[in-house]
Amino acid sequence: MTNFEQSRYSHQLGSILLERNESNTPLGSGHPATFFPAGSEIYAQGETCGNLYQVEFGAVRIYRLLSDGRRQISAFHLAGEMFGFEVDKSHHFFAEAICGTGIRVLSPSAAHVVAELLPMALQSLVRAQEQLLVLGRQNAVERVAAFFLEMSERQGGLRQVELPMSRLDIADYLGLTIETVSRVFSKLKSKGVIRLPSLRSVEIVKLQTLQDMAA
Amino acid sequence: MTNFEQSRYSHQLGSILLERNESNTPLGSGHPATFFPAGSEIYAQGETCGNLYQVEFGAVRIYRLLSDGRRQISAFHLAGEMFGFEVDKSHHFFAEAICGTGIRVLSPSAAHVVAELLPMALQSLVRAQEQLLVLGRQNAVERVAAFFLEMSERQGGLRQVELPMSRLDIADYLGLTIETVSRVFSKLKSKGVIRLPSLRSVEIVKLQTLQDMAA
DNA sequence: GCACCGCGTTGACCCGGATCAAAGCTCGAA
DNA sequence: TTCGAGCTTTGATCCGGGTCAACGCGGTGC
Repeated sequence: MTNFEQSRYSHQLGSILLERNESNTPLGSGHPATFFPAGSEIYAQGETCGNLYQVEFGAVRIYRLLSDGRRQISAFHLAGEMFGFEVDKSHHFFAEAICGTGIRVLSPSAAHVVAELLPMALQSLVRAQEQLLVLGRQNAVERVAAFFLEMSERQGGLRQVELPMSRLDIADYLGLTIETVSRVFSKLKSKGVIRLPSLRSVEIVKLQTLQDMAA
Repeated sequence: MTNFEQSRYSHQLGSILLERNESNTPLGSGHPATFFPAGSEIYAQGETCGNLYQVEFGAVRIYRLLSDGRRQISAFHLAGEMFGFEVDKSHHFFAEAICGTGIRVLSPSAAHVVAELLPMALQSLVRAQEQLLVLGRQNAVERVAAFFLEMSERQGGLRQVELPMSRLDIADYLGLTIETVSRVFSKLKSKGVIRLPSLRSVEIVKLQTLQDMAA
């Protein structure tokens, strides 16, 4: 790991020590759930895989790193969502808890899991391909607007949207810098399109305007 | 469709008239194959889906459009590769033949297809997620270098790489403009990293340098 | 052979977002 | 309650790649 990366993501490195903190709470489907503190690693790139994971509560980021520390978050996973599928025997990505997060580990051989696997994988594929359009062809305002709409939709379409992740996470998801993300937040706020009741929540005030901006 | 788009992709629009030109050549697995002329549409966004497609020969581009005509190609598919899986009943993307292309249409219910479906979908997912890193975090030179290496790998790892697609297709795949793609090609050529024996082929001369450039 | 036309290349200039720098918040710990 | 560290915001400047424009080249039809 480079110095750059260490300074940028130092809080995450520290928390690796806490990984796989088994609190062993039995939850739905009779599967054991595991608690991961904020910033802890769920799995690492290159690690042998084989399990699937379902978010019980909290949020997860999936990402890759370049050798110089540049990071791209390919997906966030919120409560109820599954992640961890891979083509071969090892993980191609890192997965970390964004905040205190409960994860249910599923055996991919269980019958009900196999049946769900293909639709889940296809859902992830479509979402990744749509994100390609955002990263390849949209400007900063369009990316942020699309992000708010995506998060709103995934939280039941409410106007009040919770953002479990930091500005740095959002920047690394949208292919921007924190400064640009922050500036766009301020701009949308000053235009009255959104309100920012707190650092980690957004209220969509002018939905139509936001949708027009995301185009 | 906007004026901008019409001028930019006019050759494709013209060829829509030729779509689904059934030449009905029976090929491997006993499935009928269909010939699609260069630029013709295989399916359109919003169309009802249900079939899967396998490239017999030629090449296919999968893409989305923004309302103002900006285009993002999410994938190229070469001979042997499958495409067309979707989550719901309609296509989220456009698929077009890049050059004269033979497509085998597969019924997704066939037993041997079902077995292959999940691995294929996962392969596409990983490729899309890796492309997110390219679009989100790499500069123009890194994108083009990564593209050459990807095409080389998918053509058996040879140093001589055929590019069935135009510079515009490459630009829309890499999230760049044709001018930038062209400039990077010229730069790599003048540095002796590649040779350009013809417009549509590249020879990788300094493989290690190219790999270093792709970061 | 020649003219045309679409694709590709090259040059000049511009601008959106990155980078660098400096405050301002916020929240937990003492 | 204060302090401090890390996150966030804001400002100033820079630069990579986009935009605009002109030219080159290669294939096609006459």
